[in-house]
Amino acid sequence: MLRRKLPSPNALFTFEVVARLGSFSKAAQELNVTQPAISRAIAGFEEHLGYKLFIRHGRWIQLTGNGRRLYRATSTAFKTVIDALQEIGLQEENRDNVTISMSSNAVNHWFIPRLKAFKNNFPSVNLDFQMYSDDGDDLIQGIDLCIRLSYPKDKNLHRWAFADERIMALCSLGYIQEFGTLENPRKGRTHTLIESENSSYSMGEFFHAIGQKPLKKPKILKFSDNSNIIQAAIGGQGIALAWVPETSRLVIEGQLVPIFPQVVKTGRRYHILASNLTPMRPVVENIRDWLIGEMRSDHRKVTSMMRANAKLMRTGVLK
Amino acid sequence: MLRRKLPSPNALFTFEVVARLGSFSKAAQELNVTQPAISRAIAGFEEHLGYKLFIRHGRWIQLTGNGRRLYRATSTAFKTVIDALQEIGLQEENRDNVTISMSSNAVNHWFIPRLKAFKNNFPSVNLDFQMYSDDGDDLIQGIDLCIRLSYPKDKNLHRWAFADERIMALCSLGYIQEFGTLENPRKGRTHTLIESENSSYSMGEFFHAIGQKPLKKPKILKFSDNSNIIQAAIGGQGIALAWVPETSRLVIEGQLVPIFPQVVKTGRRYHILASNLTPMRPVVENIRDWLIGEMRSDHRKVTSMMRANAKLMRTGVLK
DNA sequence: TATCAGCCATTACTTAAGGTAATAACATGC
DNA sequence: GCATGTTATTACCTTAAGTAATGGCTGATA
Repeated sequence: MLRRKLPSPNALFTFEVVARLGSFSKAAQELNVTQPAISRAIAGFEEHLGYKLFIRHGRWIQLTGNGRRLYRATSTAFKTVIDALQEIGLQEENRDNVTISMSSNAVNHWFIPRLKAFKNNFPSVNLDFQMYSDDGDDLIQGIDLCIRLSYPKDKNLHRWAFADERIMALCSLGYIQEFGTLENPRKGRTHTLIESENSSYSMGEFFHAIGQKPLKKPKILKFSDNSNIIQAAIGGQGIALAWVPETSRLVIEGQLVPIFPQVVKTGRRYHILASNLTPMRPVVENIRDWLIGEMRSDHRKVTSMMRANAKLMRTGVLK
Repeated sequence: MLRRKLPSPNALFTFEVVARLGSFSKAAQELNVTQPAISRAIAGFEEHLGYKLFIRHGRWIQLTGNGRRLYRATSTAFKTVIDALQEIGLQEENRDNVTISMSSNAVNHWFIPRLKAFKNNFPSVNLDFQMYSDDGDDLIQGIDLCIRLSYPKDKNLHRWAFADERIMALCSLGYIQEFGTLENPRKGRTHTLIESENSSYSMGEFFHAIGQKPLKKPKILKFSDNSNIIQAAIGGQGIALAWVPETSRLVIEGQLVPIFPQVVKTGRRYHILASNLTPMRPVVENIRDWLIGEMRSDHRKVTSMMRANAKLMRTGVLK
């Protein structure tokens, strides 16, 4: 550890400037201190080392052989760090935007609640959300990270596992109070299923997966825009299927409750994708890691919450 | 200047330890401070830089991409300095003695008066004086620096000009008061010339050089050991020829005075010699430089003193 | 699920490392 | 000999950097 070999944190900086300028007084000017401060710092350094770094001759100083050797090493070392700082600084300056492509719902319901934490960790990042295109496997040029379902390994892509596709059936608490659960519906009340015109997973599949018979003659409420589905469910209009991470905050906050305790894994997996045709910037790597960490954390919370809800339902609190 | 790019002199040291250990708390232990000190130092560093070096995740930290880059540069830089310090330290440990060969008179009358200043500049050097051998041009093995007259470039030697051979005629003030000057001798008093049996420059040559007729029938006092010559002159026994640097301190102190204002350059030059068969240690280089500087300084002082004495003699003070 | 352990972040307070002002000492140039 | 400019030293001052106490967050465990 270098610090232990120096008498003070300032020693090397002071020494380098003195050695480079050949004058205590000039070094003092450059370091914005007075000349006695330099004199004492160098004297302390030499005492600590046990050998002289400079020969003094009246008003002149000259590096000793040891001083020259140390100066060469220090000069090289400092240049290494300065170059790195400059390189990083340039890269930071050129890093105005990070573009992330994910579904609008995921942005609204998963990402936006985390923006504060995101900005805390990445204060200088400007996020640019782009709607992802389901059509092709090629990333749209200029997108740093794309989060979507992914299957076989696509060409020219990095892939990092992000989340299993887990789906649950949700409705509002008010809905349950008004219509009862699926197992104990209120008499004379018919359940409403909120469906999506373009969803890749149907209510039927869900019921089958959880081992339940489908509802007989439910009312159907259908939307083409997925964002309406969650809003409708929040509004007590019916029961909707939802991607767990998209709605985890709503569940945690109690705006939506699972009508079944089961979470269905479709077997598909969301991945974070990035093109491997261009070097990945460090900041993008960091965001990726942060996203994965947040998802892991979120999963645990939701799992806890689901367990708690199941227990409550078993004890009759939500009957 | 690296220091200007950092928020504090400690920033890089703190960062390096944290990055290496992956923990603020462990870094605090290694640096002998408390964990909040590290926390604040790193936060200040990141604020100064404008980007994060670490991602925090509850109790865990991880270097960002920028942090990894800076850490690689810093680690390399610190290793450069540590290696240099170790190399220098090892060399210092192996540097018990510096051996200098010069005449006994020069040691007594030139070097020893400067030992305090020497030790000030070279606190860890142990000096070992060796009588030089006039016989051969080969340096005796194990001598770092040899100071003597030197002519054609000898083989296997470095040579640095040290001093012109300048000779002057000296006696004590008491002698002059008792015997008068050479131009105005006291009546009935015969001047005594102190000569060396093995000197390479005679009184006759001296008188000739300064354009004076030799003394008629002077008394002669002869010694085989040059150290006796100067002592005899100091003791008021006569007039001696002396190598200027050997006696400069005595002249400056007033123990000897020049009986002629002239200083004769013999055309020969003293050099500092060192073998070029082995690498020269930095400390030896530094001593050489110091010796040359001291000789230059001494020359000026003696020149001033000689001018002063000449003026005094012209005004009759030393008649 | 609650609790525990361990680490990072923040606040309030303390102090000594490192600064300055004044001045002495030294070397060079004129 | 004096002026100039630099380093070295002493006495004194102040704030940067430390600590103590405690809150917040995450992962592990019972």
